[in-house]
Amino acid sequence: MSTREDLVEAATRIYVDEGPSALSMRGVAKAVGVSAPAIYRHFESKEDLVIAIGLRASRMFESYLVRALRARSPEARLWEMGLAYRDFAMDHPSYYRALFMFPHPGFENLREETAAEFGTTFRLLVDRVVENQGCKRLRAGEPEQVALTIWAHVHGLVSLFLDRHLLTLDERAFRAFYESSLEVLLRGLRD
Amino acid sequence: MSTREDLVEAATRIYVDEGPSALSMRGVAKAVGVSAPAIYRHFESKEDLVIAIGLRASRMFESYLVRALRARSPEARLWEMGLAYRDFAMDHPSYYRALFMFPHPGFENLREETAAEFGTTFRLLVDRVVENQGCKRLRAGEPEQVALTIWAHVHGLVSLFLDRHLLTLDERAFRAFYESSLEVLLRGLRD
DNA sequence: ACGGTCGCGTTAACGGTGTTAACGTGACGC
DNA sequence: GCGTCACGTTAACACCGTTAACGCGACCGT
Repeated sequence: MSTREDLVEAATRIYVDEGPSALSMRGVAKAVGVSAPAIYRHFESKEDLVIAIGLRASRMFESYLVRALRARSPEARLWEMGLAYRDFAMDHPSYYRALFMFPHPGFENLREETAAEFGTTFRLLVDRVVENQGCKRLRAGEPEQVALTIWAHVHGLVSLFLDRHLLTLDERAFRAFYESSLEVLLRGLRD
Repeated sequence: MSTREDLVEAATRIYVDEGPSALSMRGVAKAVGVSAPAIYRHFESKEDLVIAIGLRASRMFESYLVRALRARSPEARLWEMGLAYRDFAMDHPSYYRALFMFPHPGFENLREETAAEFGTTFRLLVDRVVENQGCKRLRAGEPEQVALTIWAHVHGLVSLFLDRHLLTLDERAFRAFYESSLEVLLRGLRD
């Protein structure tokens, strides 16, 4: 195992287990058994290290979404992808935050670095929109914009929940609410 | 002007103009012409100071939403409230972040402190849902859950835009997209 | 009028942060 | 054998939020 891999491993563990604010260069260094400045032989900055965590998160995210492709009908694949989005966010909230909720002020480049990775993953949703438009389960219209509407909706649901804005709903109730809310949106997109 | 007010004033200016990561106790103190520890005579902690900023944001937010009440029909009031939400977020992105996007790791109490303020504001939306259900412009169902669905949708749209996830849309295009996207959701909620 | 209290400010300091400079050291190629 | 270079080290810088200890001036009760 290279030191670089060890660093990403340790940083990811701290980030996920103890939260973004617990991630320090000295802490990561100590976990690997090395001095803090040694990290700068492998990463330009702390932001660069966090980007490496983001790439892990991005791969995990994609692995959730691709599972939805196993469903039989276009309609079922779109629906399952919606559920997979929710499940990723609830199974790996720290990863979800890293990807979509801008946890660190001063880390403005993080998103741009993972943008390429995310582009291919977003295509998964666009394709689902296209195939549902093809069989008339979804109204016609720019597929990218329809996909953005769906993304915004599920992101809104999930991020409000993760930020504890939906305190009236426990985890189980939120899962059900998410489904009914997504159903409402899809009804608006049909016809 | 009391020192306390000066501190909130200066802190707000820095927070809004230079971003959350530029907000430091020493910086605020210097802007007011006082030493950093003096702040602790007026605020328990930095988080406490940020809460004061959040309360300003909350009042500004409410002032946007109440404007929608001037519209004539229930349907128009709901629609205008949706637009007001967007306009607040785009006119005052730093305030929006402070209220709804959790900008600071380690500031978990911020939300709970502004929760009371927000409860009354959220009621504005719930009431719009109720009156639209009353005249059959919105399908029946738990008004709070319907309101949460709408909130999640507009929050998703706005937060993706503010986090630069919608780079294909400039400001003007986003405003239009927001409206068509909200229209889709409301269609799903009708009947 | 006077002593005590208390609000409000000061400076010095602690332990933490990301990061850089200067140095060392061991492996590897000419 | 010698230079180069990747990869570590320690010391240090400038910043951070926060606390301790102190000072001072206004107000209040006797």
